[in-house]
Amino acid sequence: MLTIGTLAKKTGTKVQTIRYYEQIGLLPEPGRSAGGQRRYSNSELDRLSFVRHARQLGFSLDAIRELLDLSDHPDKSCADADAIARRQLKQVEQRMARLEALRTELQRMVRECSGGDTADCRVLEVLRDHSECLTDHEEIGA
Amino acid sequence: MLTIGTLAKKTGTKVQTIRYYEQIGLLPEPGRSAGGQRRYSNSELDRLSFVRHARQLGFSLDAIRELLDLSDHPDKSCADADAIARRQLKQVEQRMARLEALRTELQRMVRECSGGDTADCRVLEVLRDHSECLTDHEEIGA
DNA sequence: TCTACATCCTCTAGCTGCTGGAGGTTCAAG
DNA sequence: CTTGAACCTCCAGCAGCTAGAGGATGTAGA
Repeated sequence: MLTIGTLAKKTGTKVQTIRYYEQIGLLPEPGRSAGGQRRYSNSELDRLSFVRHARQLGFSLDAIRELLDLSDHPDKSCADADAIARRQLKQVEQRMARLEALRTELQRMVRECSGGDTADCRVLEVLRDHSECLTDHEEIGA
Repeated sequence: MLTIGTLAKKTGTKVQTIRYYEQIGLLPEPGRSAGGQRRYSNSELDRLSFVRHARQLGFSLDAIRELLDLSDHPDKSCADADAIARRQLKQVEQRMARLEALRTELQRMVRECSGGDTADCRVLEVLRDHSECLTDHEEIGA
């Protein structure tokens, strides 16, 4: 039986985060000690490791919920899990493409900075005038 | 003199967002009509365009605050703006590297999925066992 | 057994960067 | 003078945690 602190250390999670996952129903309510402290077994350790690993791969908590559900039902079709992973892969690829455009633009800004004062700073100039940009970087966020 | 709605359209910003920027001090309080509605001039249009463009390039609102301040003081050194842009570039590069690792791992998961049921689903298997991973993808988030 | 002190508990609020809605007012056209 | 779009303020919520207050529990050493 593990305390929440031990579980936290073993999985590289913060204690607060574990309680948060429990609160939103991602982890089951664990047993408690006589005094009311959480006590975890190995199955909960596995489950949290799964969650953390999926988070590291960028899956949303909602996606993880689905994946956990699939994992809990070994008879369900693998195709669902596959679809979730593909969706995630697509998202990652989209983000990469966007970041690539940003990188190009930022590199150009920085490269062209001559080092005078801000009156004719290339960085600020580009920000002031969108038409200075070569690449497409319309959408904000993600 | 522009209404907030017109300003919103011209800059591709939502009305709420403009009010939000004002609230957090990123945009100055504009003049008002007799009835109390916001009225904007071209200088405010320029400022908001600047903000939006910087956001598109992924700068945080705090960074934008600094950039605006630099832009307002043409005698300050360009080096500061340059440093902010370089910082942003570095962040973008770090995120790209991370996403690259994720992409590799996700591609592998998806490629190796044989299409049976979840009992021996490759996707779930990898999530269950971190040691299956080839690449490094430690940190969570952004 | 007592005491110290780390760890645990619940609850609330905050972070970024918006976004949406309720409930009410103003403006411009017809 | 009416209509209806656009405006106003204020509050709540999204993801995914994180931090802190204020108090209870657990364990190791004296």
